[in-house]
Amino acid sequence: MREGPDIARIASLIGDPARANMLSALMGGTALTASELALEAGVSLPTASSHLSKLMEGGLLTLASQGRHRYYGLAGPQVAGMIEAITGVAEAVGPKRVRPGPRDAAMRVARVCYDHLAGEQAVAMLDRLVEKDILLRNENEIRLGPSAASHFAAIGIDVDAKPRRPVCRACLDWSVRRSHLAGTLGAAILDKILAEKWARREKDSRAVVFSPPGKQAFERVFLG
Amino acid sequence: MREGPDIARIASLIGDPARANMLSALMGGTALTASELALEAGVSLPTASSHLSKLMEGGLLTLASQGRHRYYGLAGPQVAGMIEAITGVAEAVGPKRVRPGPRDAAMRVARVCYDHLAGEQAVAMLDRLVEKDILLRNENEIRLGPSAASHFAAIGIDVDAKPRRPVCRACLDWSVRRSHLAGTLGAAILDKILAEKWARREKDSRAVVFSPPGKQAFERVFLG
DNA sequence: AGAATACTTCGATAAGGATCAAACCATGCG
DNA sequence: CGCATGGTTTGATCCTTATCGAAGTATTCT
Repeated sequence: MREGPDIARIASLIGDPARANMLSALMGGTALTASELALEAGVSLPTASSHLSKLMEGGLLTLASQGRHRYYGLAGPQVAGMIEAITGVAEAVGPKRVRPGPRDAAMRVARVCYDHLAGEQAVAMLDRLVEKDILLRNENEIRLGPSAASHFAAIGIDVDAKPRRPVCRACLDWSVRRSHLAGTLGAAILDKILAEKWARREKDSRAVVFSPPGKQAFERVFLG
Repeated sequence: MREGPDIARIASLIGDPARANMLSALMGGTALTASELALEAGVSLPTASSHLSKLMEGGLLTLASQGRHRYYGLAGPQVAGMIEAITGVAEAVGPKRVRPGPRDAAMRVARVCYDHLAGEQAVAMLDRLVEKDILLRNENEIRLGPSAASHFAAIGIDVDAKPRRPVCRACLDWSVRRSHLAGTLGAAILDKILAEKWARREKDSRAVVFSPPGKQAFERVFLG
């Protein structure tokens, strides 16, 4: 019997439907209040509060108190990655989904994954960046290529800015079965996309919808 | 309320300690039988069987029937990756160890890990065998050295006997953070220790307690 | 200050599920 | 065949935990 890290404790935290819904909601990357999460999970406020304190105690969430609001967020990229991994398995083994509706289709094309872009667009982008040697990839390790700094500087992204988190990281996509770009660079690119208004976030969803000219601009800059 | 893939269902499968232990055991990559997994998880055979059928239904395991043996294994790399991800988070957020009690102390020194010896004694033994080139180690792969056959024959262990399971396997020890010897050779050595009455198994525990002369004999043969 | 909002704690209830003993299938061996 | 071994099923018990109403705390608004 191997009694290493207590994975049952972590898994059982996610194993409750209400808590799983909360965590999924937080995968959008923005912190949410207890009431918002109660609504997401479909439970009463006291119940939600109880769940949230358990998730906090389990180290899966961070809390930022602002006045009478308490904003809960995922504890970090590692937690987000774990939830993505579970989502992938659930997707793979789960019963055939109800016919994927239009909302689902949009999610597959592009969505927010914690703080960066995921979906077919994001996978295509990483492929192209590697193809052009702007990024160098070896398995799940991604490094900046020699031309990376100048390339991203040209579009207003400074890749040397934040040393705290890894700049590049591969994140497994559950819709396509391949990786997309996470890390501070991935986050910066998502910021850029939203700041330039190439795309907007769908209300109450992780889906990201590109406008026609926005899509052209995105493809010119990142897929060209 | 979100309705994506049912991550709560998957997570709750892993959220039970018995099932989590089984899955961790299967992370070694080799398929195991129901009885072996019952031992790993520390539950009775009926309980284990019930858990296994749940894991099967959840799509996390594959089953290969060979005669009256039923070998359970992880369903695939995606499942393994998910468990790795959860393990990583558990490791990161829960470094707080339980205070080791007296029963725990005996467990740390020597205990049964399914069919072979684990604990500090076992780790020391593997170290010494590798140091003397009786076993050759490369990461987690362990092979017999040139002198292995004669060395073990001298103490009444035939290393060529059973081809079904690997002869040597590295098994990660949770008390020490290093590997000990599993596989048929590990099992044969444990048999030897118990047959020679160098040690006895503690009642209702996996702890193995050496008698003073037994410990001397063990050290002479395996650590000398 | 008083009222309203955001959230947590308490207490009681109810439901789910983990557990094992005993009985039940299935396969291999002599 | 008879017997041992490996696994599953059944049934009953017990413990955990999710849930919400009601009451309590904290912060902002007027």
